[in-house]
Amino acid sequence: MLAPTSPSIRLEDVARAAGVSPITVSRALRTPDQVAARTRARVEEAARRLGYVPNLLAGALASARTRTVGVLVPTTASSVFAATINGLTEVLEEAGFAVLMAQSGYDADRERRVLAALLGYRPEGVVGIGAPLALESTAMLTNAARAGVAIVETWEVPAHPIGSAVGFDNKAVGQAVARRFAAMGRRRLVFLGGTDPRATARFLGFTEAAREAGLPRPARLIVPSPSVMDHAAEACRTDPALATADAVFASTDILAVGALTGFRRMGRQVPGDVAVTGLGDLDIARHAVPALTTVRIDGAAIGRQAAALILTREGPVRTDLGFTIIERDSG
Amino acid sequence: MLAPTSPSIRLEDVARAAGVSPITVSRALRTPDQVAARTRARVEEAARRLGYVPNLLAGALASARTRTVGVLVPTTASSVFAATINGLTEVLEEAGFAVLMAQSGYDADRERRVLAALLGYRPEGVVGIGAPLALESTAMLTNAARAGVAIVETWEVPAHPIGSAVGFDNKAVGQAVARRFAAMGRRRLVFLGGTDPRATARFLGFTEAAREAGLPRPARLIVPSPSVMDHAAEACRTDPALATADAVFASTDILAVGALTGFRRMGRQVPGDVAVTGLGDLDIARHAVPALTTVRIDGAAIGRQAAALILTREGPVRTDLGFTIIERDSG
DNA sequence: GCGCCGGATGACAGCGCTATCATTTGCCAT
DNA sequence: ATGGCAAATGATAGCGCTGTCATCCGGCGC
Repeated sequence: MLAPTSPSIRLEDVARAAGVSPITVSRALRTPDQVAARTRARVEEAARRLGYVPNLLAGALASARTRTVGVLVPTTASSVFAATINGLTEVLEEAGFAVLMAQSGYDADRERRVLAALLGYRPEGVVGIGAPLALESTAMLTNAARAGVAIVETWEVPAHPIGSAVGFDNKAVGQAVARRFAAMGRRRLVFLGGTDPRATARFLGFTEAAREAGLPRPARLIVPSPSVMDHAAEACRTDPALATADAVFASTDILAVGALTGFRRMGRQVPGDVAVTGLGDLDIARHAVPALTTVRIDGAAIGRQAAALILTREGPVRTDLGFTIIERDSG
Repeated sequence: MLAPTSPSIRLEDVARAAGVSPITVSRALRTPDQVAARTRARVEEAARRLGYVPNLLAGALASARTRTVGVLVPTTASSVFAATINGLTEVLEEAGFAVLMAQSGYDADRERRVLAALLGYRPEGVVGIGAPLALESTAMLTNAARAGVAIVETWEVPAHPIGSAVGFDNKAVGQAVARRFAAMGRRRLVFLGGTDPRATARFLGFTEAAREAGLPRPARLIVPSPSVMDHAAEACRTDPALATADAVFASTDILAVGALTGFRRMGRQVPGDVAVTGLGDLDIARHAVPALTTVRIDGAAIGRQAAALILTREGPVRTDLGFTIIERDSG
């Protein structure tokens, strides 16, 4: 059953009610300084009384300013990027921008589809987590950049960013963790993570530092999704590499906590038998048992800076926000 | 430095390139069946070659169909609503709808602001978590509903929903948990949560069942944010009620895990000294130590159903999806 | 052979707003 | 008194697309 609908109130309706022309209403609402105080009051009164909600679509079309920013994340289900999204939203909302969220689900095809839709809304900027997965996505973003859309890649600083980039050196993260494991006397290292470019860069650094320290080549374990704890727990049960590992670097705190559970079930002591290090320094890292050693990334700062880059429309800027290893009880 | 920008490709550009009229391009792209195969191929070729991305704003304005749905959540930072958002997004994306996300941060004023912006984009539907906080928000949504916007409230079924509602009985949840505590022989119950209406309803049920079981009136502990673990951990350290409680019902699994940490630090045994029950059955519930007893809510189902209600535009429908208590080790 | 029909394409107007330029008004200096 | 100028308001056109109605054309039945 469809309720009887009434068309929404337009600028013109408010204008008629206030006894002024439509353009005066527009000005009274957007640039109050340009309208005499008495007129402004009349307009505001009429707008409130009628429950006028400006049609931002029409405004955007007419002014070529959508006040919209697209965000392309692998997933919102994971808390890993939550801080980034929050930081971003906070700054953009303050500036009167709306956020259009699109999820790729770590899938290149889906990424292409949602990105195309996203760009159709003519956002003034697009913020992505990392570089796009598909070549075609890169092409779309490059085109968009040429048309004046500010592009910001985050969580890594790609070799050839499309626009700006705010992130950290994923390879250096891998190296730092491997070196620390080596210094602790661990030898059988395992890397647990997804297949996205950032995880791959971490693995590269991890392997490199292990080799330099004279350790055997670390194993790389791939989980279907880096934001599902159970995948990591399951891997501990079934994977031979994990059964004999004495140090595990998980690509996210989520996987690390899953590994903690897996090892507990298998009767392996953390950190006695095996050290576990995560990435992100999420809440759960502090609250895990044992408390999780992790690579802290300032996700909120990444988000805020990405937002700032879009608002100021500064030309291509590359920022490395760095990382810190937080040592806790898990090794 | 601003790169030189070129205006984006329009329908007309594609039309010229393909040697047809603009309207034919529109049809070839939206309703391919209405265009001859040869013409369609030419148009598609031209569109691809030029990298045409339809301006959805203009299309929406002309057709009065925005293919957009607004989602108003307290926060995206918490994993509590992540499953709901995912389920929702999944279904909507499939149908070619985009999602506009707005966060209220559990704040009535902010809710009003972001909701006004949201409605400015003329979404075809608005999905909220729970009833709106501010009276003015309710008014805006009621107006929107009259203008044909499908409204769905989730995570509770308010007494007087604006449109449809998909959720569960929060009061019944509180009752069930309290009864279970009573049956276990616990007497000093504590409720830990936020001040949102859903938490309040749970507390009401919790108190009621406790009274019926002849238990002393449960204490209600308010945390600044129900999605920050540390708040709960901190409360365990500082609050006298928690120091003597023998059963705690936390409003979210996140708070419950925080409480677990807090009690561990205070040397209180769970579940020996104090039982802890959460809500949500998030991943962390299974992976907490001890594994968390919790009220399972099918968040994804809520999201999917909300999406379906918007797509089908079925009139006001109220659905109670129920809940299940999952018994684990924490009491 | 003629009219008719449906498939394919096009012309035109308008969605609700804002950019731009034009006009009006009030007020001050001269 | 009068020109001139800034502040306040208005008229007009157009953003890029789609709904609607009009037109065109080839093929079919009788």
